[in-house]
Amino acid sequence: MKIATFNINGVKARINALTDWIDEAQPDVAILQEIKSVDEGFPREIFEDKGYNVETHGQKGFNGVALLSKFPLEDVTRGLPGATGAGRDGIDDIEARYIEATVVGEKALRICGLYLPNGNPAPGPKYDYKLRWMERLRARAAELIENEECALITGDYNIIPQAEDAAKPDAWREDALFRPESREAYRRILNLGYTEAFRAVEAGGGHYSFWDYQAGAWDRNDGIRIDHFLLTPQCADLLNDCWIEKEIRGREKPSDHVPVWVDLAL
DNA sequence: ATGGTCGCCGAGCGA
Repeated sequence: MKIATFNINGVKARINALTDWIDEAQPDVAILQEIKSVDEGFPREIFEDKGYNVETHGQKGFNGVALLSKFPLEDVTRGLPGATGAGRDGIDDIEARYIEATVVGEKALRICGLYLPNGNPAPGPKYDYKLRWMERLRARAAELIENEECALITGDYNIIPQAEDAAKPDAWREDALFRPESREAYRRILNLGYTEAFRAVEAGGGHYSFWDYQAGAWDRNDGIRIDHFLLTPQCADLLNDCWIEKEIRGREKPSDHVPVWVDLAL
C-alpha cells in the first residue's frame, strides 16, 4: 500500500497540480494539509470520480486537512482530542488541523493526519499554542502505542528534527520549527516507541520536503525536512520503503511542500 | 538588515 502525505497549500490554487499528481502517482491513500477550504468547498467529486473515498476537516481560509483513500475509511474523527479552549480566544477548539480514520484493506490501518501549528513568532502565544498542541498529540500517540494499534501519524509537523534536516540550520536556530523545546516535544513523541519512517530508510542528511517560495529557496536547494511519518511498532514491521518526491517542487505552480511517501506491506 | 513569494480573499494575515 502506497501512502503519501502532501501539504498542498490551498486546494483551489492547486487543483490542476494535485489532480495531475494523483493521476500519475496513484496513491492508495493521500493525507492532505492546508486545504484552506471549508468542507463544502472541497472538490470531493473530482477525487470520487477517480475512485477515492474522501473525508475532510476544513476551515475557511486557513489550515484544513483531508484524507483520500482507494480503500474504505471507517471511524472518522475530526480534531485532536484534549482541546481545552484555553488557547488564545479558545483557538484550540476551532483550528482544523487533525483527522483520523481507519483504512480497511486486508488489514486495518489507523491513519492520523495532522497540520501541526507553525508556532512563529517564538517566543509568544502562537509558540505556546504549538507546544500545547504537541502535548495533546503526545497523549493521543501514547494511546495508540498502549493499544498496540497498527497506526501511523503523518503530515506537516512543522518540525526540523535535526540540523542535517536543514540546508542552513543556523538560519533556523531561533525559529519555532527548530527551537530546542519544539524538537524536544517531537522526540518525546518518538520516544514512546515510534519509528520515523524516512530516518529508518535514509541515514544521511540533505533531504528536504519544503522550500520557501521566497528568495529563490528552491533554486538554491535551501530546504528543510518537516513532513514526517511516525509509525507504531505494529506498523513499522510493515515498512518497505519511504521516500520524498522532490521533483514535484520544480513543476508549474507548485506547493511549497512536496509529497512524502511510505510503502507498507499490506 | 531587508526583502524576497505565495494563497486566502478582496485588507492584511499566515507561512
